[in-house]
Amino acid sequence: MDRRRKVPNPLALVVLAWLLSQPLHPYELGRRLQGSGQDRHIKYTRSSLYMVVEQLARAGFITEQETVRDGQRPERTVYAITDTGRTEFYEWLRGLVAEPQDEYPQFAVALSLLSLLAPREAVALLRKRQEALTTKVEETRKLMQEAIDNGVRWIFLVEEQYALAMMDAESRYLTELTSSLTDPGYIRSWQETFGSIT
Amino acid sequence: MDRRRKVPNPLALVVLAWLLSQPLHPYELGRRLQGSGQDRHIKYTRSSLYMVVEQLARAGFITEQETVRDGQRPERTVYAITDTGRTEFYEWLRGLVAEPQDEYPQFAVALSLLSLLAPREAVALLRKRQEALTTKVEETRKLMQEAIDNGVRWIFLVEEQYALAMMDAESRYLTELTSSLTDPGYIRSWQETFGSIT
DNA sequence: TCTATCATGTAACCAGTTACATGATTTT
DNA sequence: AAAATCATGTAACTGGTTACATGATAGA
Repeated sequence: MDRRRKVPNPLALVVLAWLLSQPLHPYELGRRLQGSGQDRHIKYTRSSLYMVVEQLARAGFITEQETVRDGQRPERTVYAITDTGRTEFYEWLRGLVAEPQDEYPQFAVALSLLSLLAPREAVALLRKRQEALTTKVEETRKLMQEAIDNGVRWIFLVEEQYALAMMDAESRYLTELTSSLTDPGYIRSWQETFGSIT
Repeated sequence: MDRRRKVPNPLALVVLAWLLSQPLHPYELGRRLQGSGQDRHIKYTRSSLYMVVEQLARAGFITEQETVRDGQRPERTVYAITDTGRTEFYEWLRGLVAEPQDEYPQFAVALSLLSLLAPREAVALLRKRQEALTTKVEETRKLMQEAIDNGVRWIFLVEEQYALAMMDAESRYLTELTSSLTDPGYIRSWQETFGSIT
């Protein structure tokens, strides 16, 4: 059913998206990724960009269209999306929207080891996290407001809305969790179980 | 400030955690990871386990303690955590709890490209996702209930609680989003902007 | 004109995954 | 006793990151 993608790196998806409307060379792609703020939701470096472009070309999703040279600058190769590339893009996007992926947030691992920290310390650390989250939420809100003031339509901000919803939920969960951790019953049982170690 | 970890793979963190209480060989580590369900929140394969163990040894966080042979089975090398390994573990864990990491859920990327899908289709796909999420939520609930029935204490289920909270929040966000996408104003403006393309 | 920074890319290295190997035990 | 599966690991390949290179433009 779900054929594994030939080029699974999400960076490849956004490269295809940009090439949908016009051929571009890698460097320009990089500039647009940054300019559009998409690099906030993707792991992007120039090197990985060149790599991904190469992989896409090998897979036949894009083709080298021409090589231009501008003065004495290095040659830039311009790539265009192919028909199979277009198909791949839409299939992939639909899949990502419709099917939750298995992802592995590091915080879940940390939580699974939370019993190894003394309750007092755990609570202090979780509060610190909550503060950091609050800061990030404010930054995101500001970013969105500025975008809106500049006439950006909401559809181009859904990913930020989503991030906000997630951070908000995490924050509420943290409140609940710290409250459970300060329960005297838990503190006592922690001391009985782990108090001797360390 | 935040020294980059010598062995950044989260699998290394849980390996250190298990070795905290006793020396083990890689295969046994793998069994325990699976047995404890920790493999649900981490990317784990046998090969990556061997790799990580090797990296930890190179970094001095664990040491080869002895090599035992049991009949004609391959030799198993038993590893023990070192003092610097212990320090690394606690520092790392504290950091993960206190500082939100930058992570890159694929769904955020998909959302940032949502405008490329026709509103009707986008809504249909999002509804499908929501159903899938509901199923996962139910599975997790069941898992937790079974664990509790078997006497597992809540502290060993916090990571599942967290996952639940996140899935729940995502689901609520999806409701909001689909409702925005069915707004006639949006549908019209989409047709004006993208209706011509494909 | 010297220095800094931009523009553009390559190369070398390390991490992670997939595929393969092989004796031991269990099932039919 | 043949087939399946468990126990245990190695090897080969591919992806991704860090470090390096070098001419062009802009600022002091």
